[in-house]
Amino acid sequence: MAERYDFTAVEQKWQKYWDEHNTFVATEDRSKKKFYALVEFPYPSGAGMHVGHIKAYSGLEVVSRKRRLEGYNVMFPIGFDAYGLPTENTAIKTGVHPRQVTDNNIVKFSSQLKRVGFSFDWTRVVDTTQEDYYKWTQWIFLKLYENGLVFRDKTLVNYCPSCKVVLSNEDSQGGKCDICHSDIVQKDKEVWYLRITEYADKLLEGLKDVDYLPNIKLQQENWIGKSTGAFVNFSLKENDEKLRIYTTRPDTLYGVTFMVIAPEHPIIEKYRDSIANIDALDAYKEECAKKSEFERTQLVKDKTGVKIEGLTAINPITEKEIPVYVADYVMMGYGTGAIMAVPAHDTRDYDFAKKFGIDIIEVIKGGDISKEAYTGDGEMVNSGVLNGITNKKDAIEKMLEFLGEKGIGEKGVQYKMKDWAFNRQRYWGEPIPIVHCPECGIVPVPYDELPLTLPPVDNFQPGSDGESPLAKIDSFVNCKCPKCGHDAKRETDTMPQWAGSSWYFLRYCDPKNTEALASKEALDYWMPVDWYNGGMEHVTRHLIYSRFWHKFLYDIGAVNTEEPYAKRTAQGLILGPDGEKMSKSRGNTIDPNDVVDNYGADVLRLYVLFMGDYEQAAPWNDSSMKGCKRFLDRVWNLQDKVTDGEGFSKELTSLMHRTIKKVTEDIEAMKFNTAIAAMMGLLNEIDKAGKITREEYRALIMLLNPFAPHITEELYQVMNYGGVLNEQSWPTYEEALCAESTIEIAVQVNGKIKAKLNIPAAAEQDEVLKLAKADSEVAAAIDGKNIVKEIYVKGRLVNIVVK
RNA sequence: GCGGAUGUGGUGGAAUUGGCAGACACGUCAGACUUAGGAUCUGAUGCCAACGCGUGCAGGUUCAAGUCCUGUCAUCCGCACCA
Repeated sequence: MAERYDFTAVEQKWQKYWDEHNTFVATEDRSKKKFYALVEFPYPSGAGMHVGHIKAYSGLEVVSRKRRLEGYNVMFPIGFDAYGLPTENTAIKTGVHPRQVTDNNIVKFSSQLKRVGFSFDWTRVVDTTQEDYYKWTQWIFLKLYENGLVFRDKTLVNYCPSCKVVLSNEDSQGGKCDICHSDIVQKDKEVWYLRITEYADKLLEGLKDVDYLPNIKLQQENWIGKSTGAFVNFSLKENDEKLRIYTTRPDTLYGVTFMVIAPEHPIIEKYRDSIANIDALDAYKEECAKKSEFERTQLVKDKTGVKIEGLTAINPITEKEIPVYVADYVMMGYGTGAIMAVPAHDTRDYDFAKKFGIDIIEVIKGGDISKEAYTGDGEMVNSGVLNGITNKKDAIEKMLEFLGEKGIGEKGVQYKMKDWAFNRQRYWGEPIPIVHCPECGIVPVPYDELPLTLPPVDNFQPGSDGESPLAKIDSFVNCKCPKCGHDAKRETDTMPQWAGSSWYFLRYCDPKNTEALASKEALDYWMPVDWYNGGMEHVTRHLIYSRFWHKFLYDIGAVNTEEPYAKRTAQGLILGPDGEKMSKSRGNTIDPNDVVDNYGADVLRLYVLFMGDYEQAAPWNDSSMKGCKRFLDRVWNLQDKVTDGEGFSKELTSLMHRTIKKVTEDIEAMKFNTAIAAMMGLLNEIDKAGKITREEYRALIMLLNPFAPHITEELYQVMNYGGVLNEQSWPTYEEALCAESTIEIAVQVNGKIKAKLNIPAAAEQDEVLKLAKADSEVAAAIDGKNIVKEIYVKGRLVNIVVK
């Protein structure tokens, strides 16, 4: 009898072996075919690893191990995205420096990752908070600056009064701070922006050439939110001002009966002296500013607004005078902050017009505008030159032409995506390498002074007005202007957490390079990433930011591929045993360490892949995991059934070849659950047969290896196959042997199953039908009836239709 | 409101893309071995006493529908007054 499997000892033994033998270190042998597998590097939080991390990494872990056995030079790196607020908050709370907190957490994470036996290349670890790393983050920033993609603007920003930081739109969705969930307020602030909108079209176009899951592409497209329409200039009656608007429906221009501008629209300030009800407008503006973005978007139904007394617009087509309103359903941040309102064909304008008693003019036939706005297509009416056109596209085109001739408008494109607010008033981030000089203005830090290091501080409490803690460090702030030598001050804001993760995949290619972010040779060989897997929550922000940086680096010749990731997939969440999202507050979290202690790393790895479709969310279930434990134990105990004599029957051999085929294909399709199920099914049949040859056993062990590497390496050694498993080759199957010689088919009469039939797989229709009709049940069912139709689906079923 | 996804036994989930619904696993029941069983092994297990009925619900197409079409309900996740 085989000894009982001691998973703790065996797992430690092989982890040590892999470590000592550099088993998973990617080689620099560039004659070999490469495979670059990337998983999202973790934020090293104090809570340690989560089972979600295990699932996220296990997918490409299996693919990577398989690829190595297939002869690829695999790079499967790991690192730490270590800048960020939680660490800083821990530091504030405990008084331990963020550097120390980060280092402790990284040590903790590393040992946890190693315990699971992931085949990461530990020689390439990157840590975004190390000087030799963020030097290049700053370098990219300076390059962006040099190329006009960094600008400074004073605008209303999302400000979190609790965290005391300015947040991007992405970090403050729903009007709540992404970190502490407090309500966001709008605040005037001078901030740094990256001109990501400049790359909007390239980011959209690039999606055509990459292999991302369709819903990931869709989310990115929606995020970028390209729309085509027209800019139209409306004249004002009282002065020479042009009120410029953006519309996607220039075809409805004849139906414009009023205009609406955002409360923050500059025209109000400009003409405040000629506005009779300026007090009312000021009051309204203040009221709007107090509303959080959340409130502002919740009260969708109830439109508010104030008519401007003293500014009247002129519809450039009809030349009729129309009123101008201020209302907060128009946003300053999209388009021009002003709209032409077509109440007959836009539900928002309709609601507003009804409430304020404004004219509603139908210009598209098909609805009943006395009841509601009609947003469908139809024949143009009341529309001068457009009358009679029934096609929206034609109407738009005609109107654009008309606007062009009259010089009052032109075709335009807008994006929902906004420029990237690129600074935080926090300590634990990359310093922005900029100097403010009273003489020269904004001056970039020279490249040879990089990295601009984060000064050591004891107090990282943010300033009361949202200033960075760095502002309090005189030795950091005070400097000489690199350009004129005059006394100057450093920028004290730091970069957002997205910065470090926007290029880490490049650094993995050449992590120790001191001359460049990575050598050209390394990038030529490794890039692009062949397969990137991560969470669905990162497919817009992180994925778009990093694609933006990469495309920029491509444009300045720093990298050699237009797109960073050839393929992107996403895993589903692991839910708590109660089916709810895992969270500390719900108390339904599972600690991977406990699982490794009690069941072993192989069981943990196997279970997170077996629990359901990889891309789908699935609840954790302890007892279900035991099935995986049993399976591995049974594979171990199969040793006792190894025979020197005859092995598998013909049928079982066929099943094994089919299993090899299935596992091989399922891994590529991320159908890990069915791959494991197939191996379980094979084991069940082997157990029934009660015997297995050494070679057959070897194939099973190889097949299982990517999923459960420790037990399979051990078995390989125990069985004396020679060498170590990870230096062997992935098992192959013979297509001819996959075919079964006899198969069972169903016999239906009028679609109802009457019998099952075992027939030779090669049997032809006539033969099968003859056999089918010979069955007593079938014969009874068709007796005395007319056979209308006979269908034979090869290898599946027979259906006899009778009347 | 818009967009996306999902809905299958007591549970997690499978189903050559229109061809035997429920693979695999959990759980449950029975048996074996045991001082013992929360270990292991063997067998049974969609529902119904049965004719039969069964993939959220109602229709439709088809010899044949979990899969296609039309409508509808529910849940989850994004986005949200985007002009």
